[in-house]
Amino acid sequence: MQKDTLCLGLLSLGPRSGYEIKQMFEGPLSDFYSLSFGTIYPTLNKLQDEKYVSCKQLSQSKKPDKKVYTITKKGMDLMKDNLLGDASAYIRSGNFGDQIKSEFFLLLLFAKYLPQETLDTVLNERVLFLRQKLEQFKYDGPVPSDLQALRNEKSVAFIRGLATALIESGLNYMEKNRGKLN
Amino acid sequence: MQKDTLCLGLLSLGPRSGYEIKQMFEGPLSDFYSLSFGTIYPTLNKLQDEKYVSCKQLSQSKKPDKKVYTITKKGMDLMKDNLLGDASAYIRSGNFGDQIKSEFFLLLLFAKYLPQETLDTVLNERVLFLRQKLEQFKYDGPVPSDLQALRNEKSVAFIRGLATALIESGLNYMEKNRGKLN
DNA sequence: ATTATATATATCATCCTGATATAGATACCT
DNA sequence: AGGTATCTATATCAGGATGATATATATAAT
Repeated sequence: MQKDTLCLGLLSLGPRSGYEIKQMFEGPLSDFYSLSFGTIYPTLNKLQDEKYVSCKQLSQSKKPDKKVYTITKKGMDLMKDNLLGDASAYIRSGNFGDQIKSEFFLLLLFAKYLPQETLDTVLNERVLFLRQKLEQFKYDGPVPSDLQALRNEKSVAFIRGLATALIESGLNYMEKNRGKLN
Repeated sequence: MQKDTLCLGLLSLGPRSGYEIKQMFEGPLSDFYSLSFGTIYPTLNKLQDEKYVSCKQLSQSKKPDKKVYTITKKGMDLMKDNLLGDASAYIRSGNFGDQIKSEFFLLLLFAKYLPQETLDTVLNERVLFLRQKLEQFKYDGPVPSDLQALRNEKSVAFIRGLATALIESGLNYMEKNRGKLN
């Protein structure tokens, strides 16, 4: 997905600074996508130049100033056009589409070159890690206000449910079949 | 995972040309990782310079010449060292680790901006696509000889089983819960 | 005869990431 | 009070990977 469309999409959920957009990528979006500061800030500047977003400088007590970007009508239109135009290209992407870089699976592929003891540790820690992820996806308590907007999206409920189902079946499989790696 | 380690790992399964390594990434590995020609060829040259692989020029009838690379003892040692040294770093990667770029999930996130009809089409095609993937992972018939080496790995059987389980639970979830996106 | 496709290697502009720089503000030690 | 660590916030840039393109041989199809 084009970085422009993505930033506009996140801004459609409410006005935000570049730093706050990054926080969304490091929080609930981290499992699906990420953009670096080196992409976010130049993108916001470009979007502002082309009037897809407007910008207000905001001075805060207790924190440095920030630039809060708000999506314009023109920006909403561009985002919707782009989503519609590229929708069919995204069907084959991600989770068993074409964009995964799973170093864990590569490690398993070469598992026979690891000492048995190391492999055991790796698999144990993977299980612990996935259990943590599962708790994160199931967590329903309070979140920082920046992230609440994401939480409120119907689509996010669907995605969290899907992620939960995937992790649970992955954990289940690993616990039952890890012996096959020896 | 370092491109060096990865290329050495694939060459540990048997001598191969750069083109054949790329074919592995476009075939059975495509769901977990990929490297481009622009990475593969320079990496092989560097590995050859440093004696981690040896190279034989092979002239073929019916096809252009190719350079077949064979991993050396020195190369096997480096690969094993790297795998062991970096193993713990790979635990948190991939499938709900930190390396997925799923444009499909982003599209779902912004589903409310799509016409209902487009969303329906997208979801239908996604289901078809995942069913195809499932058949690919389950397929047990003959494969090109290059790829047979991968097929024979115990770890690949484990990974294929895991992928199958994940896709099945994902399909199941999508078919039961797609109504939540409306 | 020409177009398309597969094999095979190589290079390069473009773009993104990860690191680093800068800076204001708070908090915690000693 | 001084030192250091951490968080917020923006910005830039070297380095590296991708995707495209170029080149070449051979087969198959039209």
